[in-house]
Amino acid sequence: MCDTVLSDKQIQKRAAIVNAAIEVFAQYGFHEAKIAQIAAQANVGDGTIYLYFKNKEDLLIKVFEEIITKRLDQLQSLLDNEQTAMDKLVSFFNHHVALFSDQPFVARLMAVELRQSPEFLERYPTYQPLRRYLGFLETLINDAIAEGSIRPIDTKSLSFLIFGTMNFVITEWSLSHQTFSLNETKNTIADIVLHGLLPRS
Amino acid sequence: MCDTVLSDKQIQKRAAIVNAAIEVFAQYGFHEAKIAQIAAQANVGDGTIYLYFKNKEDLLIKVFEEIITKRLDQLQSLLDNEQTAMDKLVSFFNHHVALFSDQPFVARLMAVELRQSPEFLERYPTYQPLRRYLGFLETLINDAIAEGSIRPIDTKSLSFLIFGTMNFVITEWSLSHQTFSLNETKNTIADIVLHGLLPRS
DNA sequence: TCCTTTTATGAATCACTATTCATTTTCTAT
DNA sequence: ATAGAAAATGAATAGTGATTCATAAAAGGA
Repeated sequence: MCDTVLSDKQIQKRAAIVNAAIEVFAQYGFHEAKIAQIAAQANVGDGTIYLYFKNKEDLLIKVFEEIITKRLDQLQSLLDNEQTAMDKLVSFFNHHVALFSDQPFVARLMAVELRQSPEFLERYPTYQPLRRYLGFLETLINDAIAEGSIRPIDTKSLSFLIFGTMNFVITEWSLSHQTFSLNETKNTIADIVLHGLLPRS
Repeated sequence: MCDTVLSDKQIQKRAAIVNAAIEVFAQYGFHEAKIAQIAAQANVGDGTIYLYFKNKEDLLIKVFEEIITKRLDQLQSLLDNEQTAMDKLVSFFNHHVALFSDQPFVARLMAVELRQSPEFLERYPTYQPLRRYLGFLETLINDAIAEGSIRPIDTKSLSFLIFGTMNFVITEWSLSHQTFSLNETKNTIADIVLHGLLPRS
């Protein structure tokens, strides 16, 4: 059943499981999260989960995929409001941070929980949600270069710079219980990346 | 015994366990690494490990602490060769990357395995090896600002930028089986951080 | 050398929970 | 309404490997 078309009732049940999984994974982490607890939270039997997902790891991966896919679609449409490629790039950056500060558990999912999954680690280099995200960012960067808003620079390196920095900032922020201002940090970083570190003459 | 002064023979035995643990954790990851295998690799009985470490998690954490502490000391003395604060900062950056590319398992340990440990995650905000590392970087940044080599900027943000970017780059590099040039990426990133992204007039 | 204390051993335990599957409930079509 | 199919259930299973601890070896002192 796991792969066939689902009825409305089944779609709802699946969604209930996904939502329960998000909550429980977020609160307890992958290894401490018990299938029985997710099932209880979703109001389904333990076994039901296995009708919709191959196993616990599959559930974790699917949950993350759905979150990211949904977010990417949102981002894409948000960026349609922006005129220039540079505006889109800046907006992406801002929304990227906002996504995580609005939903810290997504940050934790990505920074911590996903890495508990051997399957995820194995597929890391081709893991679609991550690649789509990075690819999207690279496209924006290329456009901004073409437009002349930023100087020509290796696209991959810059995407690593942006994504990596924010990943770390978000991890620090999330694991240190939000003890500093994500927004101020974000702005300082944007300023450095745009203008550079060297004193201005 | 775990906390008392150790005889020479005990120091050797402990070191054998640490070395075995590094190898096995690096090869299999925390959860797949079996205590029995570490013990075999170290030529000690399974139970012996528990005379030197509280449990498997403690072993992981201690292993990482020892690697980082040793590395920080090395870094510190390497930087003594540099004259200006700015040179020290650049040198730190280069050595930081070199550490991970020389010993990819350390990268994996930090990016992946450590996060499997609830104790690590709990102590994250005050986890000494990490704080010392970041603190050291912040000191270098402050000195470079004082010296006038870089413009005044929030120190923490910049340390996040440097450390976070390289963390991500290293993770990508390590999990994607070293398919791009760490060195070129590093240089591009250094150039962006120093000069900024905007076109030069 | 012999006795005491310290250290090491590794087989057996034991707690754990993801997963299965025989049974029950719900749905669908006639 | 009813048979047969599909979906859901949750109690029982089963594999796990970290940790313990009774026993053995080694070290140290007299």
